[in-house]
Amino acid sequence: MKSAVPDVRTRAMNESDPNLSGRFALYWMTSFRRTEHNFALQRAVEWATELDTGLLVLEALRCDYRWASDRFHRFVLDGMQDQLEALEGRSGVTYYPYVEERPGAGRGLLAELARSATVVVTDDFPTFFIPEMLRAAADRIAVRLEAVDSNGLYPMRGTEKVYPSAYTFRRHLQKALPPHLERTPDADPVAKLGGRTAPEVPAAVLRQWPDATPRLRTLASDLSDLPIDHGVEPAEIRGGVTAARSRLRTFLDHPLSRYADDRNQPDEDASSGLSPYLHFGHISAHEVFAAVAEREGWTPDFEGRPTQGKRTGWWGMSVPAEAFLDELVTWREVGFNMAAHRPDHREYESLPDWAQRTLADHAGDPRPHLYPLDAFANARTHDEIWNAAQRQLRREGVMHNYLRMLWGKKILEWTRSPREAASVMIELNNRYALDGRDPNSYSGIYWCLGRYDRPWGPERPVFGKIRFMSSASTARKLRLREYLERYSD
DNA sequence: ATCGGCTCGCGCAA
DNA sequence: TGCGCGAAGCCGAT
Repeated sequence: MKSAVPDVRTRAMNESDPNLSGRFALYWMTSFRRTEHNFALQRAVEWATELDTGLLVLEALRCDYRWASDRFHRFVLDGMQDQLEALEGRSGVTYYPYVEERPGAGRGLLAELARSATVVVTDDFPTFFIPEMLRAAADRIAVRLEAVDSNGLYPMRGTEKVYPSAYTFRRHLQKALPPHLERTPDADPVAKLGGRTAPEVPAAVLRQWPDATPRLRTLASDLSDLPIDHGVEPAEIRGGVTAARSRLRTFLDHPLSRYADDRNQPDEDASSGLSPYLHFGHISAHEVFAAVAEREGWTPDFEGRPTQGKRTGWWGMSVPAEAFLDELVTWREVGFNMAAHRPDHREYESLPDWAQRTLADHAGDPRPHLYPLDAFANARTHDEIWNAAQRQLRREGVMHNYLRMLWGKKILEWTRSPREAASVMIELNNRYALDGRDPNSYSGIYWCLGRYDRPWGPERPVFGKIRFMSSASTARKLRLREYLERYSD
C-alpha cells in the first residue's frame, strides 16, 4: 500500500494478509493516546480508505499492569474523555474505550475484535510491557498486525546503531534528522475518513467487554472499585490532550524564554512540564516541535550549520529554544534508540563497561547510610533536600529535573549495591512518576550510574569514577529555599 | 568568579 | 594513531 507514513516507522508483526471481508480497520491505541499528529492512527486511516471501510479505535486500559494505580488510571481516563470528545460525531470512526475491571477480564477482546477487522494497527513503544504484549498479540491475531512508531521526530529504528552518548547521537541527528523533519504526521488524520460510515462494535463483543463511555466521568473521580493501587493517589495535574496543549501554550508563553538559564533552579518554574503528556502520548513530539518552531519564526535551513555534535547553533534558533530542543529531541530520543535496540536496557548489565568496572571495584566500600525501600519511599532519610524531592515525587507525580539526578546519585550512595540502587530507583520512579515506565526512565536512572556519561575524578568511595553529586554543593549552587519549604514534612 | 584536573571511549582527521 | 570532546560533577588554586 502507498503510505504517507515512512516505511521505517512501520513494522509488520505477523505474516498475515489483510482480511478483505473485514468490516473495519482496527486501531489499537496503547501508547499514542491522542487522535492528532499520530502516525499509527494515520496508518490505520490509510488502511480504512484503501479497503473502503470505517475505522474502529480501541483504547484499552488494563488494571493488572505493574504499578497500576489511581494516579496513572486517572491520567489515562482524562485522556479517554478527550478522545471521546474529539471523535464524537466525526464520520467514519467509532471510538471504543474499554476499562478492565478485574485482572484478565480484557483477555480475548483484541482477538475477538480482530475477527471482524481487515487489519489491526497499533502503537510501537519500546519498553514496559508493550513489546511482550505486541508479540503475544501477533500470535493470536489472524489478520495483518502492524506496529507504527510515532514516538519522536527521528524514527527509533532509523539507524541500527546504538548510541553510547548524547554527543554521538546528536552528531548523528545533525546529519540524519533533516529529511525526517519534512515527514510529519497529519494534524488530523481522521479527516480523511470524511463521508464514511462509522463502524459498529459487534454486539457480542460489547456484551463481554462493555463500552466504558458512559462510565468515563464517574471513573475519573472514583476508582475505588478497581483492583489497582489506591495508595498512589491521583496527581493534581490533569491528563489528556487538552491539558497537554494548555501546558504547552503556557510553556511557550513564559518559561521557554528562561529555559536555558533557569531550568535547573528548583525555585523557578522554568521547565516544560510536558514529560507526563509525552509519556502517555497525550501530545506528540512533532506538535511540540512545530509549536516551538512557529514561536521562533523558524524554517528549516541547515546550510553551513555545524554538525560536530555541538549543543548549540545547529537549529539556528534562540538559545533557550535550542536548549529545550536538545532535551526534547537529543535526550528524549537517545533513550528510544537504546530501548528499541536493547531488550536489556532495563538491566544493570546494560551499563557501559567502565561504569560496571568502577562500581565493582567499590562494591566493598563502607556505606555509612543505608535505607530500605520504604524509608526511601516515605522520604525518611537524613537529607532534607533528598526528602523534599521524594515528597514532591510522591505528592505530585513529578520531580524537579536537576534534583532528579541528585536523587538517584544518593540512592546509589545509600544502598548496599549498585544493583539494589537501580532496583530502588526503578521501583520508586515507576510507582510514583507520571512519566515513569518510559525509555527515558531508564536513561535517567542509569545516567546516575554512568550511562551516557564519562568517568570523573577524583575516585570516590562507592561511586568510583561515576560522576559524584552532593546535596551540600547543590544547596550552595541552587535557589532552593521555597522548594524546601513547599515540600517540607 | 573562573579555571584546570580528574578519566574513558568515540569518531573523525590524518 | 592522535586528538578533541563530552547533561548539569567536585575541589582546590588563583
